[in-house]
Amino acid sequence: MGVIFKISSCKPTIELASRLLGQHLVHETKEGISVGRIVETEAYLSDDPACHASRGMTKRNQVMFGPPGYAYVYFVYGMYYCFNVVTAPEGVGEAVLIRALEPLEGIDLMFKRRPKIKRVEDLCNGPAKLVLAMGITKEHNGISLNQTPLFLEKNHLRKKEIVTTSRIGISEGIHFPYRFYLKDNRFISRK
DNA sequence: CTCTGGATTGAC
DNA sequence: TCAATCCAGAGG
Repeated sequence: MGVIFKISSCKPTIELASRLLGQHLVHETKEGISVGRIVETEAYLSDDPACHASRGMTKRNQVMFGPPGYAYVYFVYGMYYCFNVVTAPEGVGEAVLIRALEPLEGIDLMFKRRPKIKRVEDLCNGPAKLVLAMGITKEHNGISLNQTPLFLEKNHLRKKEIVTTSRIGISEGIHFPYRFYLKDNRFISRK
């Protein structure tokens, strides 16, 4: 097993969003291990209207206000969940949404968790898709990402360029350049 | 309590 | 282009 990628360094959320690119997300379950390389992220800042935490702490977003390095998993559109990494110091509600992964290990298990999917490219190329493929559930909301069973593993990013654009699927703060992805990577979400 | 819309996805 | 599906958050 590799070195854990810890978020405790307290770097700005924007910087962490790009630094998370290339890191591996690992989930160990009784069914087996699943690993995906992070290829697309989005930053959500405390003063940003699109951020769940921008209007203060609520029952749903409270883990965003906790210490960095924890998982914020929320329910959306009546049927999906999205996975975030809490990035700011305690008291500041910020996080990075993981939008896409390149499947690396446990690919058979990912297909098993997503029976209708035919192509590897479609397994984790969207925030709700990777949650399903990795076996992440609402029970993971609030857990530490610095330890098993769900954690980030350090990995060197190759020469691939990081592309910065505006975020997807929001109605406010649409112009902010808070979306990051690996150029030419075939596992990123639409657009 | 009621109402509205959502950090999405996949079918048509 | 749009339905599925249901809860969080805002307002009364």
